Amino acid sequence: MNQSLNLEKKLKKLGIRVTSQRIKILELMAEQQRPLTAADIFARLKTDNPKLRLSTVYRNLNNFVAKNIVSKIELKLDKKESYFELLQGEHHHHLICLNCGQVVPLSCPLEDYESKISKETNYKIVEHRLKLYGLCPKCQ
Amino acid sequence: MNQSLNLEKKLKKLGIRVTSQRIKILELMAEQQRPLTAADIFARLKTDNPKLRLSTVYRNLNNFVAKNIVSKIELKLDKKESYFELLQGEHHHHLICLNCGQVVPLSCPLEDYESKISKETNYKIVEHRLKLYGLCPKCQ
DNA sequence: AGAACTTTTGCAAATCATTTGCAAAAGTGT
DNA sequence: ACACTTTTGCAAATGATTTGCAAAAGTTCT
Ligand SMILES: [Mn+2]
Ligand SMILES: [Mn+2]
Ligand SMILES: [Zn+2]
Ligand SMILES: [Zn+2]
Repeated sequence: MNQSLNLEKKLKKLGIRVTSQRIKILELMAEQQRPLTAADIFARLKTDNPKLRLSTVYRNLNNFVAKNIVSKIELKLDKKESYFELLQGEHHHHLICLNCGQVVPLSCPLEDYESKISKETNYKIVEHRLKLYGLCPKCQ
Repeated sequence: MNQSLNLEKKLKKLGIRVTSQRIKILELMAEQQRPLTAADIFARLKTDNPKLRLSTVYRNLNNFVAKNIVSKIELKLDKKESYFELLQGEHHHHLICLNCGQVVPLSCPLEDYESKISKETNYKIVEHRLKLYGLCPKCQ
């Protein structure tokens, strides 16, 4: 309830309406501290709210991404399902186990590299994406 | 013709049959030194061979990826079309202009970072993906 | 070169993730 | 509670990629 109030404020600040669907999606993402797919979120929430639709989940996630409170990433090498995670804490990257899917957050090593590349290419660098893939201790 | 002979050998070495579709796809990828989508390749080749199908292009590209002579990458931030490029030269990454799509190859800065992360996490690192996004000199 | 055998292709339809149109329902300010 | 605007449910569409199957092409052996 404390949590919900927080989220309610967050949504109000963004200037979008406080709906139960939005609160539930954000609550779930906050409690599961890992990237989730729209289908993950939908599966989890539809048991409490059978009327919920996957399109509603997508619409809200896209909205959150546009409002910069959620980031959208392509996490898996083969599957092309998008993952979403709450933007909180520092900018970071991910290490993903190719076998079990476990995800470890990684600090960003690219500050200097970016400015070097910017000088070399005369591009204005706007953002970057980095993922490492491997086998976790249990899976190797 | 010299080129085709080379490619023919390449396919024979892989133990897959030499078909005109395969030769044409590889020729196109070699001449266009940039990542291409299946649709790019299809559009370009179907004028000479109207019977060619997109599914044939996909099947062959997937085959090449499995045989490790082509790499498949998700290049654009928003679009989820895959890009393919011939594996030749050094392992590298890409800098992509958000406006015009121009792609610049980047040398890999991650050797040391990978081993550091491997020690810290006890993961066995298998591979990584890095992309930078920005605006090229002309677009900024 | 021709026959026998195996792989690849053309073609159509399916699949998967995601988006969209529209009317009904819910949220917001007064 | 009212009027107004946004969001949702629902169904259907979309875009990229894959698949089943019969015909065509490539390969091997003679
Ligand atoms: Mn994360
Ligand atoms: Mn490249
Ligand atoms: Zn694992
Ligand atoms: Zn550009």
